[in-house]
This record gives sequence, C-alpha cells and structure tokens, in this order.
Amino acid sequence: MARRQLLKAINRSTILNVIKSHGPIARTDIARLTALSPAAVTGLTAGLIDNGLIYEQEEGNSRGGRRPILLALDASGAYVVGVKLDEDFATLALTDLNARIIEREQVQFEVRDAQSVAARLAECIVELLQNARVDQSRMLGIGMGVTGIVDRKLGVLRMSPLNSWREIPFADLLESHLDYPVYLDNNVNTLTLAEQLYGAGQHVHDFLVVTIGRGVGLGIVTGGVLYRGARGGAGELGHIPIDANGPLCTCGKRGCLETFVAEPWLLRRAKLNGLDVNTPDDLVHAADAHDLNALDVFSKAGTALGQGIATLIQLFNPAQIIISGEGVRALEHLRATMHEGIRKQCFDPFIEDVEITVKALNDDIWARGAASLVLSEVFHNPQVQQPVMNLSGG
Amino acid sequence: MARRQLLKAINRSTILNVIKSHGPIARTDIARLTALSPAAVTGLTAGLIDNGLIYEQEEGNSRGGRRPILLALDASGAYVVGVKLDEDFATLALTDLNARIIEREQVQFEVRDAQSVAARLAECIVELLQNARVDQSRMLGIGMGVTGIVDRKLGVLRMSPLNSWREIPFADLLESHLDYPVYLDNNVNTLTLAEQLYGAGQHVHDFLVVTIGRGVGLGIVTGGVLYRGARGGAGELGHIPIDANGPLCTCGKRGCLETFVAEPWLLRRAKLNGLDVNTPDDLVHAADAHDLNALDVFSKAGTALGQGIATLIQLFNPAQIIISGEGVRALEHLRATMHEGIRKQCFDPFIEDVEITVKALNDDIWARGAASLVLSEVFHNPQVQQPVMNLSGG
DNA sequence: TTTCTTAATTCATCGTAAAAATAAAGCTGC
DNA sequence: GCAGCTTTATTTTTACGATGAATTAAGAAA
Repeated sequence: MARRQLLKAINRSTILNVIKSHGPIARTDIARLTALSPAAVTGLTAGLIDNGLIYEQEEGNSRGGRRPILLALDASGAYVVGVKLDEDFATLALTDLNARIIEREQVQFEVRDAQSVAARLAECIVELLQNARVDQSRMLGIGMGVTGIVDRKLGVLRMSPLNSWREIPFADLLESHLDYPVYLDNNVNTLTLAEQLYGAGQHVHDFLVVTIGRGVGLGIVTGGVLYRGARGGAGELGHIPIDANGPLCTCGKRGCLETFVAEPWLLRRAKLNGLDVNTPDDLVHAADAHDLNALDVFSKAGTALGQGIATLIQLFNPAQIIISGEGVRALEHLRATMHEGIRKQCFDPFIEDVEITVKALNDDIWARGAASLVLSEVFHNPQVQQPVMNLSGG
Repeated sequence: MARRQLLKAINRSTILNVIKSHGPIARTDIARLTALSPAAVTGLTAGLIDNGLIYEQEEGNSRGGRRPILLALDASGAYVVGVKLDEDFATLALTDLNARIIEREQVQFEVRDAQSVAARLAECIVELLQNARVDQSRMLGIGMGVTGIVDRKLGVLRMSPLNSWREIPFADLLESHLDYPVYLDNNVNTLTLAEQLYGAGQHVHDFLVVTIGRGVGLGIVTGGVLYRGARGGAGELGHIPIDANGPLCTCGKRGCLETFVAEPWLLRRAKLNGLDVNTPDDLVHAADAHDLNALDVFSKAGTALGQGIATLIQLFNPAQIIISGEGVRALEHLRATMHEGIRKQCFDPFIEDVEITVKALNDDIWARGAASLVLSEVFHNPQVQQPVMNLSGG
C-alpha cells in the first residue's frame, strides 16, 4: 500500500473498529474516541456507508441539542464462510459481518486424501451459498480451521493428526475450485480470533484461549495481536512436557500434557482404572454419579491441567484466560485440583491479574471461529510495513 | 500525538531504524527499502540531521553515476545512563546512541531502604555525568533494570527479591533527585531490548532471551515487540513448575525451575552431593576436573533447563533463543542433557525453526541493557493509539 | 568530449486531516 | 411560542506532507 493512502486506511479501520465495539454510536462520539476531527469522521464514515459496511441506523436521544444519527455495522455488508475441518467430516457456516451464522451444513467424507477432500468441500461451499441466496458480490472469502501446525501465510498445513497429513497446500487446493480467497489457520487460532473480535477478548490486549477436547490447544494474543510464532506453530500447549516418565504420546514424545487431559487419554486412563466407558460422555456420567475411579481420572487431569495453566500464567502474566473446547463439560470435575495447582504454582499477584472464564463449545462455534479468520481481515488495522531486511541488488 | 503528525513520525522512525540497521546507507537506498519517495527521504533525513541523530558520513562508491552520500547514526546524538541495580551495589554505564559504553561506575550501598538507595544512586549519576563531560542537553534519561516484577508504565517495582522490596515507586524516587526521565523495567527485559536493538535479535521478529544466574529469567519478543504481560510480569521462567514434589523455592512454591538451575540452588545441591564448594566458580572448576558429583548436579540442571526450554519452544515456536546470564560459564556441563531434553520433548519442525545461541554476560552488559531501555524510545515506531475503551460521560 | 547512469534536490501538485464557519435540530426558560 | 443556547453534522478554508516530474550534480562508459 502506498504511503499516501496509509493514514486514511488506518483511520478508516480505527473508525470501523470503534463502530463495531461501541456502535450504534454518533459521529461526534467517534471523533472523541478516536481523537479525529468531526470533519474527518464525516468523510470517512461516508466512505464506509458507500461500501455498505455501516449504515445510519436511527436517531439517538438528544443531549441538549441536535439529535445524533447513530451509525452501526451493517451486518449484511459482508459474508464469509467458515469451515471446521475434521478427519472424516467438516462443519460449514455462512456468517455475516457480525459472525452470526446464517446457514450451516455438515459434510461427511468418504475420501481421505487432501485433493479429494478439497474438491468435496468446494462442492459443499457452492451448495451452501446457493441455499443462502446472499449477495455473492459481498462474499469475502473462506476461512478454514484445522487441527495441527499451519503456515498461514502460505496456506499450508505443515503437520496434522488429521489423516497424518504433512505439508499439504490446502488453501491452494481449495482455491483452485472456487473464486474466493481461502484463508487457512490452526483451529485454535481461529477460535481465538473469534474471541478477540466478538467474545470475551474484545477489550483485552493480552489473553490466552485454552481448548480442551480431543487435544489441548492454546491461542495467544499479545498486545492485541494474535501471535503465531516463527512459522505458525505457536501454542502447542498439549505437547509441553509434564512428566518426563509419562506415557508415550501420539506425537512420539513422553508425558505431554495431552496424555493427562485430552479425551482419548482420559478414556484410556479410565479403562486402566477398571471402568467400562467408551465415550467421554460415559466418563462424565460416571463422575457425575460419584464413581471414585472416574473422579480419580479427572482429579489427576485437573492437576496436570493446573500445572499447564500455571506455566502459562507464570510465562505470560495474562489478563484473561478463556478455557473452552468440548472438554469443558467435564471441567466441573477437574476444577478443584486445577485451581489448587494454579494456586500452588503461581505468584499471588499474577493470580490477581488474571481472570479465568470457561466457555462451552460446539462445531458451530468452531466454524464461526473459522469465519472470523476472514472477518479479522476486515477489521485489521493496517500497520506500517517494516522495511525489507536485505538490500536488493541494483 | 495529533493525527497529522503521525505519518511523518512513523516515516521518520522507519528511516532512522533503517539507518541504524543498514547504515551507512545512501538516501536512494533508504527510499528503496522504505518504499518512500526520494523527495520524502531528503526531507525527513534533513530533519534527522538537524536533530543531530544522523550525519552525512562520507561518499560511497559510484555505481555508475553520481557517488552516493552515505548517512549514518551520529553516536553522539544522544546519551543515556543505564543502571543495573543489585541488592548491595549498582553498576552504572553512560552510553551513546549505539549503546556503546563511554563511562562506567560501580557503587556500593551501605543502606537498604529504597529511599536512601535512590538518593545514593542519584549522587552517582550526577558524578558520572560530570566525569564524562558530554553535552548534557543530549542526555535522554536514565534506564534501570531490576530483578523482579516491574510495572513499567508506573515505574513501580511490584515485587522483588532485592531486599524483599514490594510496591516501590522507584522511578519516582529517582526522578525526584534528577532532571531526567527515569525508566524502570525488569532487568531481563532491558537485556532483551539490547539484543533486539543491537544484538542477535536485530532482524528477528519472534525471539526469546533466557538468562541463567542467581535466577532464571525470560525476555519475550513477539511480532517485533517486547511482550510484558498484563501488568509487566511476563517471563517468570524461573518459577514455572517442573516438579510438584520438588524442594520449596524462595518464592514459596514447590519445584520451580530455579531450584534446579539457579546458582544458589546448584551450590545447595552440590553440598548435598558431599561437595565442598562455596561459589559457583568452585562448582564449575570441580566439574571441569571431571568431579562426578559436580557433573551430576549440572547434568540434572541441564535436564530441568531442557524441559523448561522445550516448554518455551512448544508454546512460542520461536525463531531464536538467546541463552545468556552469568550462568552460561557452566553451560558446557549442562549442554548435553539440555539438548537431549529439547530433542526429546519438542516437535522436530520446531527444532528446525529455532536457532539457539549462547552469549556470555557481565555487569557492564546488564547496565548497557538498562541503557537500551531509554534508547528503545528513540527508535520506537509510533503506532496508532487504539481508541479509548469507555465513553467519557458528556 | 559526448552520452548515459545514478544520486540528490527543487518545485508544483494532490491527498488528507485540522480548524473555522455554517447549517440543522432540539432543548430551556421566560 | 419564541429567543437564545447547546449539540450534532456538514461545508469551506487552510496547512501539512508525500508524490512525481523536472533539475542539478557528479561520475562512468564510449
């Protein structure tokens, strides 16, 4: 982006973000919040109205003078598709600018290779758009969340437990079937973006999202920006070492946090305790019924999780931790030992600084998170590009 | 900052940073690297020359036409004082814009209360400035690094092992004696800033600095910005849980990483092994002489450190880890078990992504780091302020 | 020499935001 | 019910700052 347009783009984005988080809001208040002049706000909001991203909603109440004209996000100003990809199925959601789901769909895969999965997925997306009958020109793109390590810039799935995929250029595969840009990221990152844009992280600059389910994941927001690490792999909380002599994890390492907390491992440990359970729900029910063996499994999981979260608190000193994922239905049984672990292993001031909230989750919300990956582009504040690092010859 | 001046300030900072990291450099090359027009570069560099931050160094070699005039940082364009504060003494350094030490001093304290220490320190700073005879109008301020948890914005030492201080407004205390602004931060953070500005982190956007000495510290740079956490406490690597049944740490928790790796604990463990050692150097010498008991202490320390670093790699997927601190003199004896721990507990791609470097350290370098705290203000790229979060009532 | 190339500056122009003036609309008080 | 005040929004004027083109500077190639 040329330098000339940069300032305007920044201001435009700032205003859009203010309207998103404070709207409906009058132009004067926008000027106050952004420290821009009223004249600038008039001009920039006019552009946003032209683009259909905001609209003049209604007149507010007078505060002693002319009644303000309240500006609000036009939810139908943009649409995106979010995809949560699992091993043998995917959940799709069409959402509006507020990440509200307009149309959903599930698809079962009979195939397992990336090429075929992408082709099948593309069919479903076309179908989804036809069913919804939204203005196609307002479609911004496809966001996709996947378990594993993703190089987001390249749109490549570097390493995933799904079908043991390695180095799959999934964004390109999908784009070859569709006319929309495809954004790919780790599914915990997409969920974290959703929390940042629309959830508990809206007004927090430093927070973490911990997901518990078939695995254990971590989304990191530092200074208001999602942190992805050198090559997109940041946040492998499930595979930090907890017990060097622990069982061999699916990742090939020993004693990862996941081997204490993730659902497949909870089941395995329950069976070792002599319990006859086949699903995570079975295990939760057993614990609900005060089965001591089940409670023991959860108690130990809580201890391990507490140690993991304590590690996070000591390293990040976060303002907020959001615990989410399918596994939170069992959290009641983990809570005591988890909090004990945190209390015992964190500095008191850090415990005061952090607010821990729990949030249930389902496939829809995952897909909505994936949609947020695209929506985050709309609200993204363009920053100055850092200078190129090497002199290009001649 | 008013919006009008923002773009210019950003461009000015961008150019200054390019000159710092690529200088001496011709204006045309600056224009190429920054994507600014040659005319803009001429104007902005003229301002920087006026301010004395850069100067026209010499003419470079012609590349077929007029010889370029190379611009370089004017090291004497700004001076700062860096202070490394210890329990009973402090190390002071006056540095130029390149963080090169011009004058140094050490001061021993006979007092222990913060008020008196600040007063004594102020005397020394005045003395240091008199000795050095630098242009006082070019003094930017005092940077101070302290062990402990620091709220940098407030300049308050929240919690420190030094004299068991709690909630000390040290920046204010020192400012009351001096005419320069005082910046206070955790000493590992100041060191990390030095690495970012002048060291191995210059061209890396995501890196970590691990320090080993009397404690174990961590500096975190994410997206090119030093991350400090919600209230300045981020990076307590020394107090992440390693062994829930471990010894009681000075912090009151059990089995912190420090109890395996920090120097006082190495000595304690050596004595338990029957060794007669009084200083860390004694212990290193014993290990140098292949004493099995000493080697055992270091071997176990390496294992614990490996686990700690593995945790970091899994969570941050960093491009670089710099290991530093007084303790690196013993690193040779830790290295094998440390690397084994990393290898065994990290994903292979992450190990490929990260470069681990080791860097020795002394009090001078700590003080230079503290100076970088002030210097980082000079090179800081002003960003758009995020809008205020709450509407102020009419 | 002449001509071409690269470097740096000058000058006119244009985009953008600020400041000031104006218009619109409602409240308050007599 | 109307004058005068307040608040909101827009229009006009002004100033700043970056761009692009033209110009000057200085060396290399032929």
